[in-house]
Amino acid sequence: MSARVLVIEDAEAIGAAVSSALRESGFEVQHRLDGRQLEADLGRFRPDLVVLDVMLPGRDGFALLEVIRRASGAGVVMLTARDGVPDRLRGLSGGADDYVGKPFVLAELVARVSAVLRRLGRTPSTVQVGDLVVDADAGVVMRADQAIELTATELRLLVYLAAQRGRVVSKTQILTAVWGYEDYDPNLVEVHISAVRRKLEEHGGRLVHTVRGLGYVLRAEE
Amino acid sequence: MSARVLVIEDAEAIGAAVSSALRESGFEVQHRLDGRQLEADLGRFRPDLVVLDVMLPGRDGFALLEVIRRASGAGVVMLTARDGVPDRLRGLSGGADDYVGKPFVLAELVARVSAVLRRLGRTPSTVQVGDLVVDADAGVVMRADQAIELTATELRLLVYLAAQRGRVVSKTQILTAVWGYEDYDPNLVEVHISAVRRKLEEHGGRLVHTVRGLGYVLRAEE
DNA sequence: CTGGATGCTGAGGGCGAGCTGAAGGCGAGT
DNA sequence: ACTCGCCTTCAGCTCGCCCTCAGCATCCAG
Repeated sequence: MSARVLVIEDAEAIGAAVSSALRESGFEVQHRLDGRQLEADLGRFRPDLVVLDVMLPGRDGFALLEVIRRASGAGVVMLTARDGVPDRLRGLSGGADDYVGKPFVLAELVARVSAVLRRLGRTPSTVQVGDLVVDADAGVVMRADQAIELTATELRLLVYLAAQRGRVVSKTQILTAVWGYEDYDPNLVEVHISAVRRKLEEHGGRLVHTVRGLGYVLRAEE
Repeated sequence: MSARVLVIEDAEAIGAAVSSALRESGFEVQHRLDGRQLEADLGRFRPDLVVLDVMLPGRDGFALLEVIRRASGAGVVMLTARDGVPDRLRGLSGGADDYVGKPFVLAELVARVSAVLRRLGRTPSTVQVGDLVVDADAGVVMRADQAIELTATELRLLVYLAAQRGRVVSKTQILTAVWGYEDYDPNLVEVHISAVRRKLEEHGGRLVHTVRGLGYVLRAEE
C-alpha cells in the first residue's frame, strides 16, 4: 500500500519539509543530500518514485535522471528553479514524469507525487470512506452515488483528510499540507472544514469529526 | 476499454516522454529500450499496438516489424528520422500502419496511435456524452442529431475532453495534450473553450463545465 | 456555577481566475 | 497579390472564492 519515495535535495530545510510532508501523506520516505549513493539507494531502498532537485552539488539532476531511468522503473518528479522554463523543457524532454517549480506549496508537490504514482499504477486513484468516494485524480467527490461540487481548496482539504483517514490530524498539519503555511491560523482551517461539512452532510451524516484540542478525523461513523 | 501500447525506443528521454503522454491519454503502456525481449513481450503483454523506433541497437526497427507482423495482430507506428524519406517508404512498404517523423509533437503521436487503434477496431471511434456524439476518426461532431462545424483546433480540444470525460483536466494538461506546449498560457485555452461552448450550446445546455481553480470537465448535466 | 479556551459559522471585502469581444498576423487557397 | 478564415494575443469586465472578523456555542477546569 505505502509507496517508497526517495528525496534528493541538498538544502536540508527543504528536504526535511518535503520528507515530512510526504510521510504525513502515508509514504515511506528516504532523504539524501546528494546523488552519490544513488545506485546503492535504488538497489537497496527500491523507491517507486524519486523527487529530484535540479541543482545539486556534484552530479546534477539531469545526470541522475538518466541513471534512474536506466537502473529502475521509478517515477521522477523534478524540482526546478522558479520560472525556469529552460529547466522545465529539459526536465520534460529529459523524461521526468512531472516537475514542480520552486518555491512550491508542499500540498502541490504531494499531489503531483501522488498523481505520478497513480499513473504508474502504484497507488489506487480513489479512496473510499463509508459511502464517500474521493477520486483525487479525476477531481470528483461522490457520496451515495451523488456528485458533490467542491471548490479547489475544499477538494485539497478533503483529499488530504482522505489520505489520512482514520488518523487524527492537527490544524497545523492541515495548514502545512494544504496551504503550505507556517503560521498558525486555526480559524482558516475551521472555516473550510465547515464548508466541506456543509456540502458532505447534505447527503448523509457526519464524516469529518472534531477531536477537541487535537484536530480532525475523517471516519465513517457507527 | 484501455488499449495496451508497447513502446520500443532506445533514447530514454524520448521513450519516457512518449510513454507518459500515452498514459495520460488512457493507454496502458510498457516501455523497452530495445527489441531483445520482443517475442516475450508480445506473448505476455499482448499489446494492441507497438510504437517502434527505426534506429535501434541490435535488431533494427524493420526486423522487429516483421517479427511483430508474424507473431501478433498488433498495429505498428514507426518513429523515423526527420524527413527520412527512404525510411518512410521502407516503413510503409514494410507494413507499418503509420509513421511519425522525429522530432514530433507528442500530441501528434498520440493522435496517430489513437487513429491506428481505431482503424484496427481496438477502440471505439465515437464517444457519447449526453446528446453529444464525437467521432474522432471521422472528425464529426453531432448534437441532438445536428452536425456541428468545428475548426481543427476546436475539434482536437473537444476530442481530448471527450476522451477524458467525467474527469477534471487542467489547462496545463489541455495545453500539452492539444497544443504540445509546455509554457502556461491559460487564456489560449479559455478562448478556445469559449468558442467550443458557443457552438455546442446552440443546440442545448452546458456540457463543458468550469471547475474554478482546477480546470474543465465534459459532463452531461442534470 | 462561572469564566476562559476552543470551535463554529454567517457576513463582507478584496482579489484573481475566468470569459469574451476585438484586432492583428499568418498561411492556404484562388 | 489578394482574400478569407483561423489562431493567437490583448484588455476590460464580471463574478466566485478565499480570507478576515466578529459574535455565538460548546466544553472543561476550578
